[in-house]
Amino acid sequence: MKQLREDILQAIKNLGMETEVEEIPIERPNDPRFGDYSTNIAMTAAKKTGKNAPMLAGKIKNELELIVDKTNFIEKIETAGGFINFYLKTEYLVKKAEELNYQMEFANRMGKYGRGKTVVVDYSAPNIAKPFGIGHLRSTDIGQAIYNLYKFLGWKTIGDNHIGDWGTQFGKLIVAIKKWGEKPVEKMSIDDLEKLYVKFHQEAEKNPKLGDEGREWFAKLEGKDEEAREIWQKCIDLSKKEFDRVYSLLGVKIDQTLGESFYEGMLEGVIDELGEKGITKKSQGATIIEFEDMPPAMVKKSNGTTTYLTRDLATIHYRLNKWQPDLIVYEVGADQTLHFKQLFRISQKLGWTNKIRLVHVAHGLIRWPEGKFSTRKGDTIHLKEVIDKATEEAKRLAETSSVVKKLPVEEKEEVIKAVAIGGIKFSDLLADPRRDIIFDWEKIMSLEGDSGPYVQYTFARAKSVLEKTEVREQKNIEAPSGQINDDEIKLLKELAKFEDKIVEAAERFSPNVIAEHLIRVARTYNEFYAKNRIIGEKEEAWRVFLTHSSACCLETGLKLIGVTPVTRM
RNA sequence: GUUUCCGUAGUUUAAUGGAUAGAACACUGGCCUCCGAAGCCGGUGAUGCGGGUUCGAUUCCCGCCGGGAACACCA
Repeated sequence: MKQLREDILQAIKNLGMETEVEEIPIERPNDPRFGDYSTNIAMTAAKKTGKNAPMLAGKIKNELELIVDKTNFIEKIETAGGFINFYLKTEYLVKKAEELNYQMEFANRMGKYGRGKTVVVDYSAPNIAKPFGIGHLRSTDIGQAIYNLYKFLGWKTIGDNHIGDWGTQFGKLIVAIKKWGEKPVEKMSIDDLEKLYVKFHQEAEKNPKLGDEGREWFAKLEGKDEEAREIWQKCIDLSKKEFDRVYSLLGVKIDQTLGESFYEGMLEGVIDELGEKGITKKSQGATIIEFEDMPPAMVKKSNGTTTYLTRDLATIHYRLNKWQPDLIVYEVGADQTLHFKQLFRISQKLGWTNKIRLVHVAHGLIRWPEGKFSTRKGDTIHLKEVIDKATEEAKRLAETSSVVKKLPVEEKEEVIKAVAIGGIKFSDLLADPRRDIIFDWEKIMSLEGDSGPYVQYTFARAKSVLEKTEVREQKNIEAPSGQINDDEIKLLKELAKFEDKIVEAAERFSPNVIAEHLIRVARTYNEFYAKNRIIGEKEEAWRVFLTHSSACCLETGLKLIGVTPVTRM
């Protein structure tokens, strides 16, 4: 795609038209009749100059005929109206498939895309003293996939788990523990803490004074009150243990866990700098920032305590000094869109981030048909329940598989776990992250159709073929001298798209691009498999090669989005 | 009230200005003496409404309708 773009640009230059075009749009037509690549450059240029589009397309095509590599790359170029369509040579497609067969080399080549650049990915960020809900699952698996994608493309990547371990909520929790706690904090479970938090909000509705008490206790916490610190620390220890358990279950590992409290000592500095630069003002005893086009934001409350905005500002400052990133990605729910708009704007005003990019990947909420989950009201769904139910479903399906039945117990368990967790993650990653997800037990447990298990199954199937063949050499493969059939061509073309898809997924912060593509590859392989015998045929070496490429593509793709490939299921 | 996101088959969704709107689930008809049927092949079925911009709109703009979310002392 990169090469083609350069060629087109060259052709445009040769025609002396470079002033008439800004960028070279290249797309992959859905209909194979329109080629493997297509550009509408002639139409956009024609529009600007008032020329005739089909004629212009013809001229550009003639220029391109002289430039493009017709021995290894392009089979033919055609024009259709104003479109210029490119058809790839089979040899080129075979070469692309062959690259996939050598995963290390493939990874090395892909690793050149982002060389020298650094990204911080802020994701997961569960709250202390609350169970890990499915809302955080979304941030965790999308964030992890974005992290993986950038790492794969050669960026220096820092994953930071910005856990919610500071703020007025702890003041409230401390009040609740002191008032209604029935045992010492260290003996409590996360569920006990959640119940207390819920009770606090129920009581606070009847008795508004409780809110003030909570805020006072947070002021004490920020003021290093010993009792407050002790209770707080115990809650943290308790929660971190729980998070470790969840992450290991999910197969997630986040580089850094610098919670909000980590920035405690840097908050005054931020507030001072804001004041010095004349960005803040006082209002009703609080320190706020006003905007022309947004509601005001608060960095210091009237009782002198800080807000999460203050801490997020300090976080940016810290990350800039520590890692000099080119990009900071926040994988956080869409309900915080305003907060991030304000945060990014303030950071600009401070002159911190004028040269780097800050992105809020705002995923839609997982919610009930009637509205969002609320921890305060206690109607969240815990990750544990979801995993347990999906595991039951995976177990049920495993019972129907003659392959899994024969496995030793331990491996069987592994497979069931991989399928259950893979199913949950995949269904989460398959849709555009922006969309809300209406929570539905049926759906989250569904392991059929466009799903992780479908891809896992196809991978296992391909692996099983590879185990049975004697063919080993996968290099310098040539397509059979006779005819390659349609199923094979279709599969080659899907495989050849993989590289572009990885780049696109990273650029758009949309792991669903990968998930989508894996479904297509799996489907195309299954179609090929159903109609073409592999082992024992005269095309065995060639078809084993295709099988091997497909398996490698699926394996790499699954790993990128954090789903475990299994060889038997 | 202000701001913002989202409306595509019965349901979950793809198409980031292109060519005949692509899948999956559900419903339905077929395919295992043959490399794994968690599979494959076929059928029914969709762009909320009204304007505009454009050679071309699911996509961009305006208005309406429907749903979600945010809007200073939670994060």
